[in-house]
Amino acid sequence: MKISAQSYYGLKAVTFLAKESRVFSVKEIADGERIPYDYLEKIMQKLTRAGLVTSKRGSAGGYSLKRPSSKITAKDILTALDEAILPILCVMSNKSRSYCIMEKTCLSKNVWQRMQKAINYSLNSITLADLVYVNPKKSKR
Amino acid sequence: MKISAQSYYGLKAVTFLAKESRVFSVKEIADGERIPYDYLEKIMQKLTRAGLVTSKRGSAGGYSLKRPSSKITAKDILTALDEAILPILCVMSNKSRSYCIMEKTCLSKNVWQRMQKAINYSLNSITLADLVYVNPKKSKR
DNA sequence: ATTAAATCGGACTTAATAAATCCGATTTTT
DNA sequence: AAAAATCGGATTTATTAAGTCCGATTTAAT
Repeated sequence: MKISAQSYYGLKAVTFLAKESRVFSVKEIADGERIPYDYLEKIMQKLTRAGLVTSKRGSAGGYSLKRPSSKITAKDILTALDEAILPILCVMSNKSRSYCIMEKTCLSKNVWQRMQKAINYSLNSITLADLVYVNPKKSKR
Repeated sequence: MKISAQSYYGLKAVTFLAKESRVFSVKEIADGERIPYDYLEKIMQKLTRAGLVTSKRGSAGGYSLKRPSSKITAKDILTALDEAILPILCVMSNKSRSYCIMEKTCLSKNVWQRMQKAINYSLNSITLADLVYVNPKKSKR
């Protein structure tokens, strides 16, 4: 199993935005979070299309969160970028890839389903606000 | 995110073994679960080295579970095959890949950690016995 | 008006690695 | 001795993610 760089970068970018509610250019984010500029550009566009951030074009343009950080979950970000959190043939809704013939009798499928549920539950419960307004005992920087 | 074919096949193979406690050849498993023979051979060897199945060489040889199916978890299988359930740089114990410089201040790291926990908890709670002796009424969810 | 600084979209290239295959050696049963 | 297995290492192939590039468009500031 593996988390894509897109999710990894994307979540970083979006928490960066969540720290201050203003417009940030891709350059600012890329520098701040050390993400390859061109790649991040693509990621931000994806997030825009998914309705999670808004873009402002032209000079002095950039990106900002579309909703308050408390209304955006980690799950929102990851599904926007990776489209399937757990792309296992028999669990996926999108059956684009080779379809499992044994689906009906497959015992191990239960594992993927339960795992899927656990992941969804976990990710749905984390908002960007949770990440940014972190427990102050830990650090105040 | 993605589950490797190895985990996918491996779990299938091992649930296959769990259904009957005798020795199965790779050929039997491969045919039964429709897994590429040569590839499955490798997977079984990995599981053997991990101490989850035992192999018997020579004619009439094959593989069987090393422990009772109630003592082997889905987590056991997946970690044996994929070595890291969630290979995210900042969460991985093995820092072989490019190391995250911002580890200390990284906010999004919390997501990966929580997710990791949720996955581990889920997978640890599923034994092969659970999968094989499935509740006939399917009321247990 | 012109220029500079952005996003946008699509095409392309590169790199990584998973997936699959192949082969010869060894072990064990019949 | 032959047949049926596992074993282990090397190799090949395929997939796709990751990253790059370029030209078009939009917008703000000078």
